[in-house]
Amino acid sequence: SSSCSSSSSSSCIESPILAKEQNLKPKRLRARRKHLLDHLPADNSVATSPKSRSSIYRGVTRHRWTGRYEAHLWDKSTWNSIQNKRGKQIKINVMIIVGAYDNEEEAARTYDLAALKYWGPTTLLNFSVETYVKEIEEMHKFTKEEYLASLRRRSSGFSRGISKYRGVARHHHNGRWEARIGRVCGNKYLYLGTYGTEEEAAAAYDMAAIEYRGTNAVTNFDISNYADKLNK
DNA sequence: TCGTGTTTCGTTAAAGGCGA
DNA sequence: TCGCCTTTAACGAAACACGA
Repeated sequence: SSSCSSSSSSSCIESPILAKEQNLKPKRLRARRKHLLDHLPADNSVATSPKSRSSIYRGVTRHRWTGRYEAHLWDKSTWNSIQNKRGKQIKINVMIIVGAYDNEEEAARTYDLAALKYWGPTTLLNFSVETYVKEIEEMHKFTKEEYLASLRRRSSGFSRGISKYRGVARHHHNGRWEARIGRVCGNKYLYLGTYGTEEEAAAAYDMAAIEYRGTNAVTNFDISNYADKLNK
């Protein structure tokens, strides 16, 4: 189906009930979907009761569509300023994804280790602090960022971004740089070609992003670099 | 009402497959 | 072998839930 040709796996879930909701406004749709999913039968492995959580462990969330577990940590020292609906400026914590796992307990252990590094042994953990004596010794050798990176590397989900540029990847056959952009031309993934250098591929991505998403598109290089081409 | 933690979903990278 | 397309799953951020 065309909905499944896009990258979003969520659109591939076959549910006649949810399919009916496609005419609703996004916010309403989300609320409705949540309501429906929350009230699926108890024997459904994916569903949770309205008040239950997706995992029994702290800092661990099960991805509804993929079934994998993600470990999340909030960095209280890195604040993000945003504006709320009334124009008042509010601050939110920055959420850090520590890793993605097939195993719930492994995700919980990873959350604990990250929490120990960030907030110390007094913080609330999933397992007792005695469980991590070895790891606590080990983590002193690293900065927060370094330790987090090592946890991510250990996760089964770690693999992203050989290229430092957005929209650029190594071609699996010839090793050339391939440029692509998603969700354009009627929800399809658009192939932009292969290039000898990362920079060329990155520029191709930028041009496509500007063309399809306008001047507010996120680009690899400054948008002014493309002013001449855009004028044409 | 606010702050913190959880959930959901859109976007993107990687990899596989197929045809020229 | 190369170019192109599709699928899968990770990443990132916004929205939401809930307790203080």
